[in-house]
Amino acid sequence: MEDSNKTNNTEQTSGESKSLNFIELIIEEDIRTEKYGKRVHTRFPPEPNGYLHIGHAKSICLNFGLAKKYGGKCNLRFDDTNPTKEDTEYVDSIKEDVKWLGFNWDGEYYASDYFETLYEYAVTLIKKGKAYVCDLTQEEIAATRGTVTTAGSVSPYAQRSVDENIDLFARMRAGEFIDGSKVLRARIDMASPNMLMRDPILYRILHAEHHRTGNAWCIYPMYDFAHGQCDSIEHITHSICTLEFEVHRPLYEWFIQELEIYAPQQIEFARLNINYTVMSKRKLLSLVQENVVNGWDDQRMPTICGLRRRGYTPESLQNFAEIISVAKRDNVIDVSLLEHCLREDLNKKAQRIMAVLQPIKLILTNYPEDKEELLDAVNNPEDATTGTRKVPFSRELYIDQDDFMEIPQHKFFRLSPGNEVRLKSAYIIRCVDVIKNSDGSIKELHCTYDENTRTGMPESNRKVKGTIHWVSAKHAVEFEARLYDKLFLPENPEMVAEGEDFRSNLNPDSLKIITPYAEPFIKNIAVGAIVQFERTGYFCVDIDSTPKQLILNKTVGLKGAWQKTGK
RNA sequence: UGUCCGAUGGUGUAAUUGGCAACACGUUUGGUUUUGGUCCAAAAGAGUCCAGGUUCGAUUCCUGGUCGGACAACCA
Repeated sequence: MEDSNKTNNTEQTSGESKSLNFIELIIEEDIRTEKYGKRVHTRFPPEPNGYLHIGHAKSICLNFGLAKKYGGKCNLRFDDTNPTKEDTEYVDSIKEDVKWLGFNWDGEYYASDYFETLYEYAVTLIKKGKAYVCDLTQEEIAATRGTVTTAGSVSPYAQRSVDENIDLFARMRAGEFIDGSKVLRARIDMASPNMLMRDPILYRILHAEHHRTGNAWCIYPMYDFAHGQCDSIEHITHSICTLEFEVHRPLYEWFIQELEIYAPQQIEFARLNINYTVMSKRKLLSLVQENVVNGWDDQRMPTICGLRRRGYTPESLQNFAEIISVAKRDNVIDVSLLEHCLREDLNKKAQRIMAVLQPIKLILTNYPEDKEELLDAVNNPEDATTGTRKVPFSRELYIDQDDFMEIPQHKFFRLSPGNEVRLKSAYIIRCVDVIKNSDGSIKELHCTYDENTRTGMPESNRKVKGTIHWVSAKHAVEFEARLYDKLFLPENPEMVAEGEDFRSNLNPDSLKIITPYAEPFIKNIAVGAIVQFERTGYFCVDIDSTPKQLILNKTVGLKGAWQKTGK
């Protein structure tokens, strides 16, 4: 519009310039023109009828992030207009998740706080002749709404007088009518090409107890009649929502205009999709209800509580939201990007320890029977301030099956008969014998160690192709590891054959439970803490852990380029 | 069939007034490394949905298509 004084759509931050997303562009323009003074006030408006997922995390980061960036405010508002589906359990979980993600809201509000005001708005509309009480049944209303290509027909009740409507609406509130017998509708245009404008329902009768207002009301506003006005009441400047509400915008604007109240600006963005998972509340709920997963916080769920339990950090999620940015086109984000953000954060923070997932016994035949050593191991090579720890070493060890090949394939750098390998933070060893069980499987490996190659000794600098992790058998701590994989096999779980649904795409191997061995240090780790098992991946201590049984979730594997093929 | 919205490497997001299509993930290659991790370096990969038009010049502006998504709950 304006052709002068255009804002540059990049920002200068410490020498680097970063592109602004389309919402920031709008906001900066609004600040420049002082459309709302220089105010920026957003809000995150969930319905407390379920648990938040990573799609909500995108919205939370967006709304709170914008407020922070522009020195504005962000409210948390619960859109609790349907008492039959909502509960304080969800209110509490939502608040916990938002806080955990790292955000503090300015105002905590509920649509139900505004029920009286909303009622008055409805009365205002009635008085202007813009709303009427309709006695049509649900089926009749649906039948007379028309279709996307044909107009609907006007309700026979549309011409009731203002006085009659006022009286009827008051009696609806007073509880004189049973559920479903009457509704309040806006009088707009039954022929509108926008279905939402065909005399939409404003209020319905619901003799249901509300989790906050109790039995004070037996009529409740529809979402469409509440949402925009709530934003207006809170003087929200930018009402950011997902694309499917684009069609609702004309209706919200109609209410605002007829009511002559403060007008926020609605901006729609494309919701988040990630491959190999589903993101709809309804589908996630069905996974919970059908016990496909173990609750909303199952470690495989894309819910915020599920990700938290899996070992995701708030920082990694915030960074993810930042990187995927926001736009209006439909998108499917590669799950590898999410995992990258996680690893990037965990790599800096995670304590390293050694654990052997699939053990093979390894005996150092030239190491004294009763000898034990405490070796120094680096806690985190990315953070020198974390220092070192002691790891016990002895004659009998465990190493991982993957680190041994009797007949090494090309480019296999680990242990094989006759070859040397380095035991991390310990000695260089050579495999001299493979002892087998009667069925041909490997019973144990016999190796010799070079006593002059302990880490720190001059001889330890000798070049060896591979370094592997290990655990002293005598000191090994057994624990339970829950190995998680993607919940669905195909990239798009919605892609199914005729007659099937997304459940047919479930990955039967999304959870494997094993009992590996770890170095004793694992006993020092608190519930929720995340560690890196050297060369394997990140794991976090699950809340199911007991003093007797340590349980760790596999958060995400290390990147690992080399894969053993076959077998 | 109606209305609205969208379309840029495999994925996501950029490209200032119309001026060499950039960044990240992923992939591949090389280097460093007592994690086949991290880190460092490099490469491949799009000519911007299509067809016209305006222009010296179009991802950007115009016209017409195509494809994808949303909308017909007394859900949000």
